[in-house]
Amino acid sequence: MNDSGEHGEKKRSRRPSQERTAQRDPERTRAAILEAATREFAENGMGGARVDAIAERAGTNKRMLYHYFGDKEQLYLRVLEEAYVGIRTAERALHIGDRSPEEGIGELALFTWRYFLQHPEFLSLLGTENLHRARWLRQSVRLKELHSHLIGELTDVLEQGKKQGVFIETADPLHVYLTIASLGYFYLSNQYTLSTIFGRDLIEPTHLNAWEKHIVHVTLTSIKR
Amino acid sequence: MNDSGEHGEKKRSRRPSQERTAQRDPERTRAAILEAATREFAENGMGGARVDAIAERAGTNKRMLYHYFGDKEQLYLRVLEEAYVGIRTAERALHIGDRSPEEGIGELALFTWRYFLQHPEFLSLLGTENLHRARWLRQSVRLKELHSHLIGELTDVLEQGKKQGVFIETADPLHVYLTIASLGYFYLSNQYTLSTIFGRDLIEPTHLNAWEKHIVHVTLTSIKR
DNA sequence: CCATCAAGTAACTGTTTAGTTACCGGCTTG
DNA sequence: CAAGCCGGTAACTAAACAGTTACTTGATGG
Repeated sequence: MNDSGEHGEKKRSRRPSQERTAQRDPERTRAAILEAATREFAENGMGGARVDAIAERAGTNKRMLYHYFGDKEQLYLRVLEEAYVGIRTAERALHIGDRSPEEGIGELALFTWRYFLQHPEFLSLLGTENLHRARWLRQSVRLKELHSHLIGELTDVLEQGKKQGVFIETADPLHVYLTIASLGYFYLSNQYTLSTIFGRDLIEPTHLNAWEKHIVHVTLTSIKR
Repeated sequence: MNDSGEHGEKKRSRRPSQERTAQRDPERTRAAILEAATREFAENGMGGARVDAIAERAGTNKRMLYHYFGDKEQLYLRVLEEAYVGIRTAERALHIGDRSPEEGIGELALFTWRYFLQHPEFLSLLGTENLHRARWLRQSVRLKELHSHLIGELTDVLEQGKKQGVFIETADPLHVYLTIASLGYFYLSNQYTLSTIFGRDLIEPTHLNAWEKHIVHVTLTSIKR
C-alpha cells in the first residue's frame, strides 16, 4: 500500500510475511506468563512458587517475565486480580434479581459452588493470600469497587423476600453470602485432609452432588420464615 | 591445620558450676523447637518457613533441630500431628451426648468456633497441608484413628434426636460436622481478604459474636424438623 | 540499507537456604 | 580420672533462588 514518505501515518505492514508473524507475539507471551503463573502460584503458594518454573511453563524465560510484570510480587498480584475479576464477572451475569427471591438465592448458591468446583486455582490463591493476611490484595485499588455490586444485588433480593414474607427479617446479605461461600470453600479447599481423616473420598461425584444439595438446603432453611 | 600437641588440645575444667545445671534441658529444647516451628509454619507455610528462623525463635540452633526431628519435613509433620491431637482431645472432653441432642449439636458448634478462634495456627496449618494435597498427613498412621470417635459420637446424638422427633431423618453426621467446620473455618481463615473486599473488619467483637450466633442458628435450622 | 527499537535468549551474580561438619564442655559411670 | 556420651554452638557447603546483564534476532521507518 504505502510506499514511502508518508509522514506521521502508522502503516500496518509493507511486507505480507504473515506466516512469520506468529513468531513474535507480545500479547500471547504475556498471556502465557499470566496463565503459567496462575497455575504455579495456585499449586505452590507465594513462598513455594518458582520464577524459573513459571517462565518454563509459559514457554519463555525470566527476562520476559520481568519485562512484562516487574517482579514476582507484582506478577502474583496481577494473577490474584484476574482471578477475582473472573468470578465477579461471571456472577454479575446471573442477575439473581430476575427470579423469585428464593430461586435467586438458590441460584447464587449453585453458581458459587459450581464456580469453586471448576476453578480450584481460585480457591488456592485465596488461601495463599489469606496466609499472608491479604498483604498484596490490600495494595490493589482495582478490586475494592468490584464487590459492592454483589452485596447490593443480594440486599435487594433479600429485601424483596422479606416484603413477600418468605424470608426472616434478620437475614443479613453479608451473612448469606458468607454462608454460601463457606460451605463451598471449606469442602473443596480442605478436601484432601478431610478425605484422609474421615476415610471418604469427597471428590466422588455422588458426594459432590449430595453436598451441592446440602448447600442450597442449608442456605435457604437458614433464612426462610 | 593439624594441631601441634595431640593430647594437649582438649582441656577439661573441673568447675562445679552447679547453678548452671538447668542449662541443659533436652525436653525443654525439644518443646521450644516444636512450638517455634508451629508458629513459623503457620505464618509462612511449608514453602515459606525457614529452618533458621525456627531455630532462632526456639532460642537454639539448627543442629538441635535436625538432631531431634530429622529434617524440615518430619518436623512439619510433627507439628501438624500435634495440632490435630490438640483439637480432637479438647473435643472429646465435651461429651456432647450428655445433653439433649439439640443442645449437644449446639455445644459442638460453639466449641468448634471458639477453638478455631483461639487457635489460628491450626487453621493455617490445615490450609498449608491442603495446598499440598495432604501430602504429609497421608503419611501419618497416627492420625487415622483419631477421628472415628468424633463421627461415632455425632452419629449417636443425631440418632437420638431422630428418635425424639426433633431432627429430620436425612441429617447426616459428616454433613453436620462439615457444616459447623465450614462456617467457622472460612470466616476466620479468609477474614483478611473478606475484610478487605467488603470493607468490614470481621475480627471486631461485634461481628464475631454475630457470626457465632449465626453458626449455631444455621446448623440447627438445617437439621431440625 | 542502515539505524533503531522491541522481542527474546542464555549465562551470570549475589544472596539465601537446607542440611553438615568440626568442635566444645559438662555429666555419668566403670 | 578417663572414656565417652549427650546437649549444645558456630562456621561451613552445595544447591537453589530472584533478579540482572550482555547479547541475538527480526521487524520497521526513514
